[in-house]
Amino acid sequence: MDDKMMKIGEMAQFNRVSITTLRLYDKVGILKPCYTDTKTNYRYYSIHQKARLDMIQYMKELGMSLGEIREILEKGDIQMIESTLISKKKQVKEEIAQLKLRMGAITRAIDSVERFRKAPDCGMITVEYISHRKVYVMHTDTNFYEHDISVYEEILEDLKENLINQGLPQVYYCNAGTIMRKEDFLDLKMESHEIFLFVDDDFPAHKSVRRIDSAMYACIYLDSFEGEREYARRLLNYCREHWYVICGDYICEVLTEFNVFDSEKRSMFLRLQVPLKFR
Amino acid sequence: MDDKMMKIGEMAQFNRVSITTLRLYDKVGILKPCYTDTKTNYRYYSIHQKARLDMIQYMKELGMSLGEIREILEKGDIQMIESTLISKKKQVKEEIAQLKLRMGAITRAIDSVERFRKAPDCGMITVEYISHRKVYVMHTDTNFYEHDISVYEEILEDLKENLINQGLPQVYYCNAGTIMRKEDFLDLKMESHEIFLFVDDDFPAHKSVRRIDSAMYACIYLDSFEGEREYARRLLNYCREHWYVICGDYICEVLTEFNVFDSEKRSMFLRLQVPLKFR
DNA sequence: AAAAACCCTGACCTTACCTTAGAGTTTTGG
DNA sequence: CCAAAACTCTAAGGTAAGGTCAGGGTTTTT
Repeated sequence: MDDKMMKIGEMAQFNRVSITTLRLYDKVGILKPCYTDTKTNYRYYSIHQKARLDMIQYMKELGMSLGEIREILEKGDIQMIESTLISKKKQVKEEIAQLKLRMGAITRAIDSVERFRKAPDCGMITVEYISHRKVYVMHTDTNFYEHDISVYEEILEDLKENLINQGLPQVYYCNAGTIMRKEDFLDLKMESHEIFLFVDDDFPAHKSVRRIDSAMYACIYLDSFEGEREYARRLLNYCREHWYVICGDYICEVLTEFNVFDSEKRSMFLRLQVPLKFR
Repeated sequence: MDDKMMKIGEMAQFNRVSITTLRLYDKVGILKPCYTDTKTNYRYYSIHQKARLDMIQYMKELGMSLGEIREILEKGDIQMIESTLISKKKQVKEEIAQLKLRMGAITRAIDSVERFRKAPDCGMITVEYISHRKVYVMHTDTNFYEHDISVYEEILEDLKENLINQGLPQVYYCNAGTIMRKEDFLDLKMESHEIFLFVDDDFPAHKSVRRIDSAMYACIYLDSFEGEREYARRLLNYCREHWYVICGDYICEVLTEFNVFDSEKRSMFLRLQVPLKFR
């Protein structure tokens, strides 16, 4: 026999793994050196063992844990290898889908930060085109304007839980808002029972998912919920002064929320908006 | 002030995280409870802190580590958030690409296992169509047939290192083979200086990358390098008996290699092949 | 006032290794 | 042949983001 034995260092170099790794594989029993000196405990590997190490590395590439690898190697059952591979494939597919979702979320986060950086001054009024959006809406018995922010938080939390419980995709995009009916806005009654989360355009259809159509909106920007009533008043006045026709519900949209600071309050950036009709 | 304090359990439930997690966040300093009883060490959270926790969870969704999150929260710098996000995006993109590679590898592994299960008997001769393949070839001065398998292993290892050093994509698909020139095969000279690895169809162009054209091949199957010479002889005889015209180089292809068993040798499955021309 | 529910700290567990320390072994050079 | 260099061993402790458990204190409920 050509028993060309290698010491652990050679074996490691030969296979481009670390010595530590080989020792670990020995310990967990997936690659025992073909001979171990009982006196010195030195490990000696045969060149033939490279094959097994290759297989281990290959299986690791496939995303298996050492435990899974051990099981397969012990059983030496081809059936099992195949079924393991098939379930791995499914798993990887899911991971890819997850990462793609994350990717989208990051992209939106970047947009969001950019928007924050370029945010107009508080109180600024604009008339702008906003393209269509999809929202997941929840109705509540409480009127948000009768309570403080903590109630809003709680309900928003309910909403998210709601989504999760229904097995709907997690919404990473945490932008949200509330809706007030047009009639109430016209009277400045400040009454809202609807809260929503923006969802992706490809979000599955659902009774709570609604499309907000694109339109020209009259908007006013502000940076805290506190002054909402006052700003809503200004927005309404502005529309009246310009003889704009309000053609839909009022939306209070949370554009960005950054809680990077140690302050106790959220640093928010809001856009109050009503759709307009120009005949 | 509405200092509606929550104990850790409430806070955890409210935000759907575990108590342990909140304690961890306290320890690493990304979310300190707004009040801690100095006697009992009980942690009390304010509802306003939910905002910060939201942000933390959001950043985690984006794939940031707690360390990264802490940095951002400490600096509170929007610029930095943005650049972090941008680099995250790149990272996620790479991860997705990696996973896709892995996915392909798994698919091929499944095919490979299936092929192994359905492998014909050793010695079986077929004439079959094999569609085009892409290979990364390396030339060596040594003739594989003058040495034993360990030399082949070593050179294969060199080849892989070669690939990595050149910054080419890692080849997970570990199927490989050797090439013998047609003339040598016709004389059964058993001389091969070229070893190759199969690569993906979309592998970047490179001077060492060669396309093996599709063709009808005369093939013989076997399960060890040992008998290669003998099997090659049989293949040649077969072609002669049938008056087949050999129109290209001889390939010894390693179809599958399973080292699931504790034996010292590789359990291989090979296909020797020569392309034929039917006018 | 007792029981139930809750909270604390500290320690150890997970994966797939890496690092370091201190001691022993083999190889190399002179 | 002997010293130095290079190598190897074990054992312990670290990583990230928590989970789990034990033993003991605190709050809330009954």
